[in-house]
Amino acid sequence: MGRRKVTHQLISDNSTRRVTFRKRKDGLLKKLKELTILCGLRACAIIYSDYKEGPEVWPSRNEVRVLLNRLSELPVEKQTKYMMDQKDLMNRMIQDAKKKLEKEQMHSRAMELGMVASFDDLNDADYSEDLIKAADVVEKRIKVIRERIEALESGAAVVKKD
Amino acid sequence: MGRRKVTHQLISDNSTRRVTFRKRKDGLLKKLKELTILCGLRACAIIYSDYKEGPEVWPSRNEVRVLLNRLSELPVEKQTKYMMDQKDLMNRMIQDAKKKLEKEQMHSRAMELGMVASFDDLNDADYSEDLIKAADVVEKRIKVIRERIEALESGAAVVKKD
DNA sequence: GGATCTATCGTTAGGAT
DNA sequence: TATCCTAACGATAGATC
Repeated sequence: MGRRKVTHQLISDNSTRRVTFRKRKDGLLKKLKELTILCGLRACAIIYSDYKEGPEVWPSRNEVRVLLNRLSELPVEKQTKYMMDQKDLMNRMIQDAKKKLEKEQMHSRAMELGMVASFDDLNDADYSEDLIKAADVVEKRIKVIRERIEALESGAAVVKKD
Repeated sequence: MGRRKVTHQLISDNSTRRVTFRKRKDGLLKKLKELTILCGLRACAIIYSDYKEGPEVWPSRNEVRVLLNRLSELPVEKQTKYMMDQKDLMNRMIQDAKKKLEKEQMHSRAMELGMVASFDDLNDADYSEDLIKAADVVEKRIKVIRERIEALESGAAVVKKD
């Protein structure tokens, strides 16, 4: 590092920070690549900067996807457990949804939460904690679906009665 | 690095590889941390090794979650587009679900697909492609929910008729 | 297997262009 | 702003405990 001994705080100068970003990012990804080669393993990195619209993903978006899917290959025991929990939850959520059914402006809200849920689910080998949060989100999502089905059924019923 | 000039191929010796893994992994994560501090950005890494059951996540599982959620903060245009697409899809899916409703062994199957969907959704700024795949998965998921609601409603109807 | 210690090599800050 | 250069500085292979 040339002259100074930098580290441990944000680089204030904009252009310097930009240059350092590129240099270090490149060095970092190079090292990550070496790690995967030397040790025969898979890894990925996601870096958000203000210099690009989206995040920089290494080695590729697809590899990130594969690695995250790999979680489902891991502890078969936990996977099964998760499946069961999810099943049980679904039963409970549907019943709760029937009880608490509210017709509000839940559509867009729940839609938003639905997206969050999709992202939240991933990459969690420790399901117990997040399952609870996810349950809440999914529950809201179910409500929306429930409403729409009811609406459609009401319409269908009217037609049928005719 | 010490004596030799290593890199560019898998380390054959097991214990050496293990040691190198720890050393380099630590160095790598240290550098990633420095990058985030120096450049004031957020990043994460996921490393799969045979030395641990699950992947090693930096800086934390929660941060990974947050970073992935950040995708929804990115191009507002795309986000809106995505929301609309999702809304339209939901309408279409519900109607399709009503038409094609099949009472088979879809429960566990769709449950499984539901998980896959959660993992697939994430980290894709380019929604167009994955939205199609997601649509199919969600559609199947909806079917399951639809079935359960019907089942519950049938039960309720019987009680009511009584 | 993990922790320490160094000699060495790789990375990179700052400057020049 | 992108490259190239080069002097430090940091990371680390191998040895030792």
